[in-house]
Amino acid sequence: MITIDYKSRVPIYDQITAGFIRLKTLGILKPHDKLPSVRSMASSLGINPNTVQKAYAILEADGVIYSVSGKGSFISDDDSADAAIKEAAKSDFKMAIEAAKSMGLGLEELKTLLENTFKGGDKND
Amino acid sequence: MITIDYKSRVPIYDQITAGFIRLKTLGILKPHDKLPSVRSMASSLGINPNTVQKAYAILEADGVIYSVSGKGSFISDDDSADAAIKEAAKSDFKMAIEAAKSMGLGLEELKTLLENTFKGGDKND
Amino acid sequence: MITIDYKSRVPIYDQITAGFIRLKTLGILKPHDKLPSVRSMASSLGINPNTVQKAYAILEADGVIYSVSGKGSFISDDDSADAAIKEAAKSDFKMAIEAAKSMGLGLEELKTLLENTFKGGDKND
Amino acid sequence: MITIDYKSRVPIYDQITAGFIRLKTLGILKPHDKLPSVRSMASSLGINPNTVQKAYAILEADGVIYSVSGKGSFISDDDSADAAIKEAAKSDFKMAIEAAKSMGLGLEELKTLLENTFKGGDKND
DNA sequence: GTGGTCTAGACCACA
DNA sequence: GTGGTCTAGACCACA
Repeated sequence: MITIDYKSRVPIYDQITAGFIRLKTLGILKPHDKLPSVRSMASSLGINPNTVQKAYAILEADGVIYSVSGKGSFISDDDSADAAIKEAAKSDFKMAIEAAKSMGLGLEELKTLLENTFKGGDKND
Repeated sequence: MITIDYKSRVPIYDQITAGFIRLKTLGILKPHDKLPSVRSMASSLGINPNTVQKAYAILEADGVIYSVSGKGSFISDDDSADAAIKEAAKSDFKMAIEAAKSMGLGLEELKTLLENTFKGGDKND
Repeated sequence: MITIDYKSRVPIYDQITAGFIRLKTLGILKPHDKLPSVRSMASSLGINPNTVQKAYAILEADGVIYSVSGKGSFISDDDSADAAIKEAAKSDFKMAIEAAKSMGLGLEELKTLLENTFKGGDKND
Repeated sequence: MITIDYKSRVPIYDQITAGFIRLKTLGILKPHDKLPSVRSMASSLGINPNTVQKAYAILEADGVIYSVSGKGSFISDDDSADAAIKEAAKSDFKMAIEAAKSMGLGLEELKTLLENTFKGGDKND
């Protein structure tokens, strides 16, 4: 469901939050779907429960999930959270454009890159 | 010439290296132009000289500048460095596309964003 | 009669006790009225019977209800319990005032809020 | 500066965040004022640095402070964060009014309580 | 079993 | 020195 790159400089808890946000925005996880428990998630990923706990706490603070003590964590149906996330993604994309532009890349070049990358599944590490 | 966002999570030395790379790729700084000394750069930015030193060391390792003992640091005329930098910028842009896609943004939406952002806003946040 | 917010951080048994106390202080439930059985309450709310049991035990310890073995639970006519509950409500209200004050809200602003909220909205979030 | 009630059911990190928010909204701490370091705060309160770290992380996520790695944490000048906090305080106050009302307390009684509590410094534990 | 809080302590990047 | 991340593990309330 979610894969972690343990060598990455991106914190594990960020990779987890990004993973669930992605699964939710893509519609793979729907409102009120249950997430794995903190403990099972931790053991299946081979990491410390505290790290998963931190990721879940962030997701809850951001309104992406809600937690019911003693029951588990669930995908929230808060649309405003989704909207905020999409806005953040747009903002990141814009900053990437500005950065590329300031490095001397041209509009046509970026357009081609955009289409090829979006259609093909070029993976970057 | 180079502005630093002290509150940003991006390390200051990264902001400095990115700044010089940008000035070079845009042609504002040309080969053999002299960079400010470590000390003057540090005092004008109000930061630790060690931080500027680290940025210059990275730029030199990447072939963007070269140092002459007792004289200072200068913009290099190494084209391969420029090419490598553009490739890195492309790679960053691709990753931003993948991220935006996985957050549910569509190709047309991204195209519009690309054109508007490239033409319009010179604002950096 | 009593509604539960399953997403709330307030424990379910607290929501149940608060609900019955409210119904009693408002006079909707009168002394010697019968409460639903633990099992029917649990099944109609879709929660664990242990949770209802805990709520009833707290209400009984506080003198709000009394239990008759084999017969069920009933609203008590103990006035001292009511008085204690009102005192607790007052204390909570005072703490809310202190908190609001320490966050920089002024007396006039709070007065207006008090009047509007008391008269107007019956909405619970 | 900030006092902790170790016996309280309110998490220590919440007491810390509330303390700094209070000091900021009251104007005692001003934008760009430096907070104690995580370590010094922890040792002076006699608690684990992780707990302070958690409080600071929450304050930063809420825009109340900003952290500069290697330098320290500082009061933010983000007005929107302040506005959000005041709104939250208002919302809490409203809920307290609704609760008091549903427990049978009258408007005049609450008004008197409000004035007395606001003026006097009646402390409740 | 499930999430939430906290301690103890290690290691890292950054300034 | 300063904040940030992570592990290991304990204890608690709740269901």
